[in-house]
Amino acid sequence: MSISKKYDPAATENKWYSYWLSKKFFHSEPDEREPYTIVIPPPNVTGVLHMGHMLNNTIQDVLIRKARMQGKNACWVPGTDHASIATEAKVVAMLKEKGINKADLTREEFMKYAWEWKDKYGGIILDQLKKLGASCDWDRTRFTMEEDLSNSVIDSFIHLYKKGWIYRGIRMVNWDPAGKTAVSDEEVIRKEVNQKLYYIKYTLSGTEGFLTIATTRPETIMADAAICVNPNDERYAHLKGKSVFIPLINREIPIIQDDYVTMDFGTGCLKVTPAHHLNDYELGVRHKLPVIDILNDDGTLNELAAILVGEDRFIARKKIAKLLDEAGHLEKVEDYKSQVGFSERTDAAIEPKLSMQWFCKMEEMAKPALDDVLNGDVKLIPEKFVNTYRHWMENVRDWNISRQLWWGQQIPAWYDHQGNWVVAKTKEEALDEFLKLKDLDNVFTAEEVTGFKNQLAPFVKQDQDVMDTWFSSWLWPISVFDGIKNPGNKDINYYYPTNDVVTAPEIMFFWVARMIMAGHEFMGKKPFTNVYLTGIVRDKLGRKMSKSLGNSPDPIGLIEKFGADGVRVGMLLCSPAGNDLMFDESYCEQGRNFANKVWNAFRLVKGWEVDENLENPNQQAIYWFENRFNEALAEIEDNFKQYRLSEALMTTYKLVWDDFCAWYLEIVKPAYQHPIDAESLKVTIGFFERILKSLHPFMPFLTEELWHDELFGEKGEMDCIIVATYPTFVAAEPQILKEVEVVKQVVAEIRNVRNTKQISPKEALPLSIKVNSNLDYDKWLNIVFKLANISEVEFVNDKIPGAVSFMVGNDEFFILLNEEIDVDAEIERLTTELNYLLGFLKAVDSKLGNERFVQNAKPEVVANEMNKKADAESKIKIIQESLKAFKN
RNA sequence: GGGAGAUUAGCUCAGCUGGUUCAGAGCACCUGCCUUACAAGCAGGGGGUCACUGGUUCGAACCCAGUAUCUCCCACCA
Repeated sequence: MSISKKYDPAATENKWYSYWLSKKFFHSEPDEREPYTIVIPPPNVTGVLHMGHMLNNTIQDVLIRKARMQGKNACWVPGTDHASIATEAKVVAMLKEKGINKADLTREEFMKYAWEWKDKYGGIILDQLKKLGASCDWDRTRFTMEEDLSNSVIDSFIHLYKKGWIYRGIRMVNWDPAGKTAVSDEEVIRKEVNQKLYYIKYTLSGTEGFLTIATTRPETIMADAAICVNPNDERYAHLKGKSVFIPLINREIPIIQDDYVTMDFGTGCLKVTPAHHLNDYELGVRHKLPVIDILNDDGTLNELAAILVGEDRFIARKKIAKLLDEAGHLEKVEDYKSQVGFSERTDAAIEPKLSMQWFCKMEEMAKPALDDVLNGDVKLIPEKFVNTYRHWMENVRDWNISRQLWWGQQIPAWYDHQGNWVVAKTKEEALDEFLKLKDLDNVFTAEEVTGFKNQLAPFVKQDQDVMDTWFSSWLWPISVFDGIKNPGNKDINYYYPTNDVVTAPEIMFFWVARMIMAGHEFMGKKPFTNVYLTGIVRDKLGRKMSKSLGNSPDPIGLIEKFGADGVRVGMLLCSPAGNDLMFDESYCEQGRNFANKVWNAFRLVKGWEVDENLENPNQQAIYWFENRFNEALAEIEDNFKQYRLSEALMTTYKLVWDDFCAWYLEIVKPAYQHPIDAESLKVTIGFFERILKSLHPFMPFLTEELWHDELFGEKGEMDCIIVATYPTFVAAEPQILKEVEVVKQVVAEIRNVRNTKQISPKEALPLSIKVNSNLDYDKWLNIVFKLANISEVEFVNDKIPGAVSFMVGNDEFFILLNEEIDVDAEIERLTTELNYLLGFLKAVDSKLGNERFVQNAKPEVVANEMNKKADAESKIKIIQESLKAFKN
């Protein structure tokens, strides 16, 4: 039978994924084991898998698989987020293509289309995750807008409203004129934009004079309510109490004073436009100015603008500038760079706009959420994010939770025709609330009350707005276990608080901080213990991956090219926690090569024939590798504890490639067409099995495939590596590890001699050893014979003249070649070495001669220096002798 | 404007309490090998003034101060 020289991922991945599914290995139910829970950051239903998801979910899957193998009841809950504005935008666009206008649809009709869209596309990303090997409990897949979760959202709204933490008010919000909705501060992306600063002359009333103001937004002059100057500005002191006329429309507005105005910016005069600028609004409130809103919801000018009605704000800007210029009111225009906010979802320039919105008070809820992180109950990894977190939590502002959209949970507030409103879950309950307002119960009979209700019913309408998407995602770790709807149920009691959440730092405030708040508010405890914040996936040049740059590789394409295991390894290799990672395909290539390496190690062992009569010549090597494995496992465990997955993988990688393949297998490997002894084979298979297990969290498919080979014994139906026991370890013996380091070095030196002298590896060489240390080389000779192709070994007491020599530690090694050696070159090499050692000794001596060093340094440090001194001295002696020998 | 972090080999990064596990890893590179597990490989090798300048210390990649460059977060000087 011949096995392919290359590992073929395509042939194994689907097979094992289906098998795992069919055996329900991903599924978790509460039991007596310790739970290990992760809730997935629910991807948007609009999304397709991108590199960020690949990273994120690889990490989660590694953590989950390891926990599962370590005997924990691992539960990874998947799901998706309805992503109200993003999805609604997609659906609107889709309808538009069909020639359907959202405005022509009823809410119900639109929702029907939206659900259809969700059903069609909403699951794509989860299916893609399966290709990566994600071992989510798919039976537990949730969706933030499914009935139970929506009910939880409504309930939490009512809960907070009753507590007085949700209120309604007219506020300046970030208005997205494209989405025609308010968006939260966090959804506004600020970008620096090249703008123009227009200097506009306003005519002073009663004189011929002008007052010049600088603005980037001339289209809003029709909404001006005042001109403001700094009270300390002497240039304008005489204008107190005067007024000016707005150009083009000739409306008279007062000149006011407020030290908000910066004297040295522009002309020191500020046009105050309360309806279209947050600071101006506040200024307006202080000075009791009227609010004149000249914009429609879609960003066009309305009747209050008086001119250019119906024109888009940006076109109006240019036209107004032109009109001003023609009227002689435009003094000059300067180039100007400033920050402009854009909607994260629609990329439209955000318009500050006054509107009636719902808000959630944050101050009280922020307190326990901040404490959790500060006292370490919730750990942010890496820690550097704690500062950022604290800063935000200490300055948290109320959360605008209403959105003027349809796709989402509708706000449970109800209005009657007389301007009354109540908060209630259903219309029925709302009617009751309305009647309570009227205080009728004591006077009227039940029937009469019902009569009133029926009369009122047609007039009662629910609030048209929906809630911010994050107002449902913040409940995610609770709501996926129905903890709001059904508090104290078996699942929530068992799985909550969850263990880890793995997400990008950009949504730390949107999501992580708010989940912690919700955890305390609705469950009375934190939602998770560790927050692993991954970096942003960038390209090789450090640019953020984006569709428009076209620099993002197609994840599924990568998987097809390098295999899921290769890609997983590739993602982890370049991703230290919290640092952005410069992704490059070559990392996946490295991952694929690694998979192939393991595959071929398997092919080697698989091909060995056993001879029961042979003795085991490999006891030393076996003992060494056992200890090396223990050492590596301890390191890996420590790396995992610190969430250094990248390093855990690299430790495993080196264990497998260097220690196992390059050294251990080469030592144990029988000569060509020779059999191996039974014991070595058995032990090697045992090592291999443990290696597969420690590799499994990183490379699930390859390891499962190999695990089922008969080499590793008969396996029952449920006997899979995914549920096998993760390798345990004991403390490693340092002595054996040190000895083997010496042996390895000897082998490397001999190989180096071959390389420099251009001697074929096939030509066996004689080795002489002058042992000056107390190392017992006898134990290791067969390894040296084998790996360095040595014909004979002789222990000598004197140097061998004319031989090539090298030193390992204090021991001297000689290889007598057929050719003459270059004496001058040898002398030069030895002299260089000697000079280095002399210099080194001098440094050590001067340290030890320094009284203050001897007094202040720790005793072990001093002792160490003494050792260095002795070591250097003996080496120097040996080299001097060698030199003497050459010169004779 | 405020805050946080970074700067170590060509690239991506480790480097914990200042001192022989202190200058490291992986990749890339160079040289030689198609040695029957693997050329997606094997063997060997060369790369660094630890951003710069001072300071503290017996001793600094590490602590302190300043400088430079970069990244991120927060903040609507129109």
